[in-house]
Amino acid sequence: MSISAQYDPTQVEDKWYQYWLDRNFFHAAPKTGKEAYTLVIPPPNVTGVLHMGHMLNNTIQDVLIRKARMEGKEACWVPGTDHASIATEAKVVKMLREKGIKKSDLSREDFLKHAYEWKDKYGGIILEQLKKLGASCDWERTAFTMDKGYHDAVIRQFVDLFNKGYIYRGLRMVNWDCEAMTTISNEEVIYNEDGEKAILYHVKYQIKDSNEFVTIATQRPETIMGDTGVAVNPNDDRFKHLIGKKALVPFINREIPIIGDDYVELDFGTGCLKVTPAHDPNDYEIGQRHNLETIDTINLDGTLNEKCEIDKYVGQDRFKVRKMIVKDLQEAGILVKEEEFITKIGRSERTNSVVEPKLSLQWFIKMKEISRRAHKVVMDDEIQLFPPKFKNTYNHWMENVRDWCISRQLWWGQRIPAYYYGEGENDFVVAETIDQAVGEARKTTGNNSLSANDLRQDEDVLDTWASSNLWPIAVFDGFNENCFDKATGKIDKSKNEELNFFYPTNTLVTAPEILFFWVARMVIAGYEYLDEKPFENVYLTGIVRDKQRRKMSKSLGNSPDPLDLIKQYGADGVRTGMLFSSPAGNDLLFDEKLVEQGRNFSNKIWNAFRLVKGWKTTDIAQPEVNVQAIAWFESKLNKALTDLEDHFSKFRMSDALMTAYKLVWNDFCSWYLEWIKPEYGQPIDAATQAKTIELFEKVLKLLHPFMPFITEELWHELKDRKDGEAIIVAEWPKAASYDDKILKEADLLFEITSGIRNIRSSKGISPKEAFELTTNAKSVGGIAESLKKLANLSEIQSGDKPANAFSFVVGSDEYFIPASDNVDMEAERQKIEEELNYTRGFLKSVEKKLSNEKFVKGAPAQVVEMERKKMADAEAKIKTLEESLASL
RNA sequence: GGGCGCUUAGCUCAGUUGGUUCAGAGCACCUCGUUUACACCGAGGGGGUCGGGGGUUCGAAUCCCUCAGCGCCCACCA
Repeated sequence: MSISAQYDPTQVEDKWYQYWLDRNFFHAAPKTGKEAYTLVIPPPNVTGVLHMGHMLNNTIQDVLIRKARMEGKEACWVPGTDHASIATEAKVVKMLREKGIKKSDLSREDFLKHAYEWKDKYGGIILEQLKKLGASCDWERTAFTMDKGYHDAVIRQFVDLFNKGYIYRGLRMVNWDCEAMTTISNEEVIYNEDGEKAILYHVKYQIKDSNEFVTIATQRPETIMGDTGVAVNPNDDRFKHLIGKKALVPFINREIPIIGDDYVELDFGTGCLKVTPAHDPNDYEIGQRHNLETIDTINLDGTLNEKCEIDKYVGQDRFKVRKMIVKDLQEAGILVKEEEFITKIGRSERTNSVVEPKLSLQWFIKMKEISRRAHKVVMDDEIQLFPPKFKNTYNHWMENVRDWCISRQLWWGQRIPAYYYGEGENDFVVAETIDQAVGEARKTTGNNSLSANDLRQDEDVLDTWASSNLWPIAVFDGFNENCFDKATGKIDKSKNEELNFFYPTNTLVTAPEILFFWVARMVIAGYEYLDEKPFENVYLTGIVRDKQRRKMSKSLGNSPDPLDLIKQYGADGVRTGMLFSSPAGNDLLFDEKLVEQGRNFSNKIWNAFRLVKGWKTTDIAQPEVNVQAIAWFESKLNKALTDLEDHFSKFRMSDALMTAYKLVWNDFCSWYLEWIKPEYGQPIDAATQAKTIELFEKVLKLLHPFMPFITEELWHELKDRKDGEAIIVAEWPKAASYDDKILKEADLLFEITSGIRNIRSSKGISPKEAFELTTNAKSVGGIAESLKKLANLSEIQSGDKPANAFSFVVGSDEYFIPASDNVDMEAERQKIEEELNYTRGFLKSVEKKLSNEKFVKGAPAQVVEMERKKMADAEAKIKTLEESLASL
């Protein structure tokens, strides 16, 4: 027959993916009497393209879901994408800028139109790419965090949390871009890595009612008029006597308190810090701690306002004022020193202007109370993290949980459902719709003539995580009106068939860096709304890095294109390549060689198939050797399955794959197939052939979750199948008990075989040349025929050493192989003496242990017994070797 | 600065409660081999005083102390 000697994945992968889709194998629906197994994909950003991190993450999920499906569970893997407000808006803004369109020139509606266009164009790409990888997602369930239903769920959550008193408005520092006149996210603030030169100005502030001065150091003298305090370290002997006194702000002579705060470093600057809560995040926190006033002296465009109290500065840009005030300070004789130093200055990615920290009103969620149960369940292992070391990290974060700022000054996202009816800070109502808001507003104000036109919705949108925290619930429409009770703020699962069946999900596979942003918040939401965890386990993958441990990144150009890899090595090859070296939580050092290894593995399986398929059968009786081989491989397979299940239960995916890999390559191909293989051109007995195909099927099944394509292909090649009788839905092989005796016996067989091959190799005897084996062993009987076949022996005789022979020892038995030429006696003697020496040394150490009374008394009986056996074995071996030496 | 973790063969990593098979696996490497499924292969082989030092113990890769190096998360110096 002419099957290609090399497996070509490109020929089969698309075919089988379509086959699975056509038969709807990926779709899951609630079924009575069936156990659900649910995964929700960590939704990739709509803007994203598939990178190596996705490949790893989704391969793991696909392995889990395929295994569950084969185990007969109703396996549901929900795919989808995240609107990713910050990242997406930034990309859309950039795209528009390249077209010459400024965001500030667009209305909110027009901007969103552009954003949706972008989403429609690029949003689906990544999911399409996952199909190439073989991801068996239930595509009918594809979700998006800004779908209508999802959007409503997010708004409902906001209203609910607000009504429950968890949401409040508070002040927070944001990054303000004075040129673009907008807030920008932390991600959009660029710091020059090496820092920039700046000047630290040392300025004297007079102490009230004295001639003393305190000298502060500042980088931003233009903010002096916003000072509301001077801070020193309470442990600083130089200044601690000043605490409690008042200082006077230069020029305007406002009295400000001198306070003690640990934040102040003793050895930086002058050890005295001016505190300007309105213009520095740290100062703001100090201000909070000490109830300092906040005076905002800078306008949105970066110019100073009248609060600075000095007319000539008002209306001037902050950097111009800096120059002016430095001169003024100098002239007043209170500028003591100008000191250069290196610092990091944040600049806007959009305009390159220096970012101005600005206080603004933001929305927050109180976290302490609401996160309590989410903290506890992980500590109690009700939700298990893999690897478990992340429990510590989780604990630390939850213990120090801070309130969560959920508003973002963006347009792309779920708009905050707060509606203002007046100018006051608290003149707002929160409601799901504008109509409801009107009702609420009328109630609150008592003004029944209020209409929608009188209400102004909050301009901000919600943080992305404030929507994705509902992912495991919202993808099953858990917030629809039938099952979500607004009065109690709880979801009644029994009123939502899908949620009831699929929730809680089983395993969440995600990256450790979003353990808090996302994972913890889903746990919180799960308990808040369902009193139930969102998932049983969390599998935290590592970061995919290159060989040099650098993160894969576009700018470094060190990330291979996943689709190219799939083209080159096949999806199965890429999947196995990624899993070969990625224990949970460990970074994956990606090397194309791994994928090559995966490809080679595919090819190995392919060729095993070619061999088996190529045999003609005959009705001769089944040789005993084959019976033995089959019994051995069945035991081996069951042992491997047992190991595999153990690895799966601990989420050791690499180890599970390696177990399968070694079973196939070493046990099935190298031993089993060689063991039963008929002479060239000869047929095989029908019983062995049938059994081998059966064993091959089992092997394919346990490989299927890792390598879905080649296994499906061979499954159909191996036998004629009815339509829909596919391996993807075949029954997962159950681990049965195995016979240790059979395995041990085979180990002896293999060891002797290796001994013979070793001598062949070192003495240059061709594997094709059959010869007689002589041995002084008593028990070769049972495996004699198998040994003859595997080691290519013409005969096995028992007896003493023949005249001219090479020898080797297994256990305490010696085996002899006839030498055609005269044996180099000296070399043989040396070899035996070396082994003898080693064994004697080994015996000595064992004897020493056994003669130690403390050991014999202290160690468990089993251990002592073991040592005794070691001693006996070593003694027997020494005897054999000594005799052998004597006979030379 | 605060917290967590890591250091075992050239590389990537296993090594459960100290004691069978405790010094392992895969890859890489070396030798031989175009043998009849596969050179994307086969057979064989070499390679580590378990980061350094100290301690506990009959016994330590495993427990404790200490030193050194590395990584991650959080907060970042006016």
